[in-house]
Amino acid sequence: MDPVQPSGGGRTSIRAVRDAAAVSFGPPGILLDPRPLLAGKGHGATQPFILIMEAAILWRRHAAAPAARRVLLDALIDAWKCERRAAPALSLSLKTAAGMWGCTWSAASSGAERSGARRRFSERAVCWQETAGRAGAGAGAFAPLAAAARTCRRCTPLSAGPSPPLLHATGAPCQPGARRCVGTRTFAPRRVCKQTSVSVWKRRPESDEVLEGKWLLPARHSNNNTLLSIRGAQEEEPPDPQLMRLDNMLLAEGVAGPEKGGGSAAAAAAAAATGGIGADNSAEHSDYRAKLSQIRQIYHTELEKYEQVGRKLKVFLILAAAAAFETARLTPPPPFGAQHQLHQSAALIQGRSRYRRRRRCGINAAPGRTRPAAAPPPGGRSRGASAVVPFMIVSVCVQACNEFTTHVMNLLREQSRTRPISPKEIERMVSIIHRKFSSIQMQLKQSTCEAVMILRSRFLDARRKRRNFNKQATEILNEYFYSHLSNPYPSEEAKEELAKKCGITVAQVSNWFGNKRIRYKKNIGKFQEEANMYAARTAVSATNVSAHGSQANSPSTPNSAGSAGSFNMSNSGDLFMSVQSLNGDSYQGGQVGANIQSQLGPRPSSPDRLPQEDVPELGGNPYVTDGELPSRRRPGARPESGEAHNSLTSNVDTLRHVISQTGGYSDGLAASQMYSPQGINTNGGWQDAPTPSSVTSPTEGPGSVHSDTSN
DNA sequence: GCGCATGATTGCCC
DNA sequence: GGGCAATCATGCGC
Repeated sequence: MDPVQPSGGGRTSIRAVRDAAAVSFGPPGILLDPRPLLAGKGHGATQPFILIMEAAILWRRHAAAPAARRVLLDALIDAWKCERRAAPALSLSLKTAAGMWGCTWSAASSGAERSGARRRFSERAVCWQETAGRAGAGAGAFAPLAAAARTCRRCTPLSAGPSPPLLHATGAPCQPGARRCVGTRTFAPRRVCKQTSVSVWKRRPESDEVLEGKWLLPARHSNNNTLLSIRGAQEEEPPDPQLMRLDNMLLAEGVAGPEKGGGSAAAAAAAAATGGIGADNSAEHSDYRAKLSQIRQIYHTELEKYEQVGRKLKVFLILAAAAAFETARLTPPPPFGAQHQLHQSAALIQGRSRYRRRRRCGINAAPGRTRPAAAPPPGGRSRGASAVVPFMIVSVCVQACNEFTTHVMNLLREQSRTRPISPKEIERMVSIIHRKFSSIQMQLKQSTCEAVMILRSRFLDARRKRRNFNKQATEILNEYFYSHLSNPYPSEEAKEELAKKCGITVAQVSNWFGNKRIRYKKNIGKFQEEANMYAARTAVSATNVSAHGSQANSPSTPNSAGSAGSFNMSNSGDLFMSVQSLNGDSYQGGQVGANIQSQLGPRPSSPDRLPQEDVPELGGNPYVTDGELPSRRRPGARPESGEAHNSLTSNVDTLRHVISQTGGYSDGLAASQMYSPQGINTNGGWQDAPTPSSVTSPTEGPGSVHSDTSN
């Protein structure tokens, strides 16, 4: 998970800031990243994170449905637009999501989206940079996310308390109190589910099927209410969307619900989503599974504690209610003091505010009673530094709740001996305790989700898990690179083909070529040997093609079948090198080195950007041109039809003649820049050099197409 | 453990 | 919208 990382020397390193704030917490083996929580002070701070988790699950689920993913992306972008005004860091979350999805944001989107996203992310990066600069390392740098959490959550306010006005994508406020925004599209998950008929929401436990023992939330997730009819706030409140999301996520991740092989399914899904992580990473999978299993175990352990406490309290309350009913028939109304003790208990639960009000009103307080240490802090994790230790704080809260419940039960039991306790009182107490428990339960679920998502993001973090391409893939890429040395800018089609052959993504191909060009240009000497090797290989391949073409007279066999990873050299743009390599007379290492060197240079489109010392020496190379330098050929651009070639060796002519005679490559190899003098200009750029018309291929007509783009 | 290799990321450029 | 240059961060051989 690595959302924003400004690069470049001297710049503020957001990564460093965040890493400085990132600490490992929780049980051994589980890394609980506090960064999402550092975004804010309360539950709301994790809202974007949770929403993104939802999206991540859907994204993975729709791995085989590009259209669904597209819809998801659209909606995410809409969500971003909807919230960006008040949530400058939400884009960070989106990019984080992309990381969770096993792809980069760039790879996830494309075209205008990608461009726009990049631009927006850049803006956000600046925002973050400034924020970090002001706040320094630590939680302050994450303040923008807190704002995001409090704003339009897809027009479904999730944060407790009054929500600020929701904003449409246009920036106009939503309807007051609206739970859905009519001004923007519905948030992705629901849309995707609807449009793809794959509904994650349907998996929500309508009953207690999965979330067994969730008596804590009878009005929300279960019809199995306690014997005492728990009315009041819970029944009046609509289902908590956040809790629903958490449940869905836990189910989808295999944490809640039946055991799914210790998370192996999730791991497999994650691997499938990444595409690049395959069977050779079984060790990582096992590691992932182990940690996921650990999270699952902790989750269920904590949940079991809830259940135990709940069962105890439930049984007790049943008995208390029965006793109260019986006592009410037989005894007179209780003295006020006895009632007050219960009120005090309620005050303990509710932070004593009501109790204090009663004291101010002259109501007797129980003397000498101190606040039980077991009383959980209102607001749970929102208190202090404990917010960064999700599982730990939840565990503590569970224990506290347990003790507190015992305390309340003892108190009720004691009171029931001296006075009748009305069912209403019990009901009220139960309601209070339920609320307390449900908030802690939500914490548990939230923490579990966070732990799982962090685990997943780390597991899927391509950068962390960088693997060198296999040898075959590297050879294929190198083969292409050196065979198109004069213009090593593969077209989109070529990239796709290369990606397919290498088993990598197009983006990786682009990265590879980008890196290769730069590094090659920077250190030509180092690559000479490699260049020579591939040139020789290419030449052999071309010879084979030629021979094969002569025999079969088939132009459709440009691929050298015998060479693993061989590329379609019929379109090779720099075959002249190969030919030279075959020719012991004209091809010498130094000369080729000079050739190579001559073909490299700075970006022609901006020659002034390259320092002079980077300009390679050009002497001694017959292919070097020092003429006017056109701009670097843009990807996919075709060379001028009249592009000529430079001087040739007689061997080249011979070979070319042979190939030409086969008739197989009239618009392929022969028409390609077999003798391409495309070279390095004096500024070091890859470019086409003017070639005397005398050496232009006789078969090369005005419509000839550069081979580089036709692969 | 060190240094180099290398894939990925980022800001900027045109 | 793609590429360059700088940089990061991991892999890997020694």
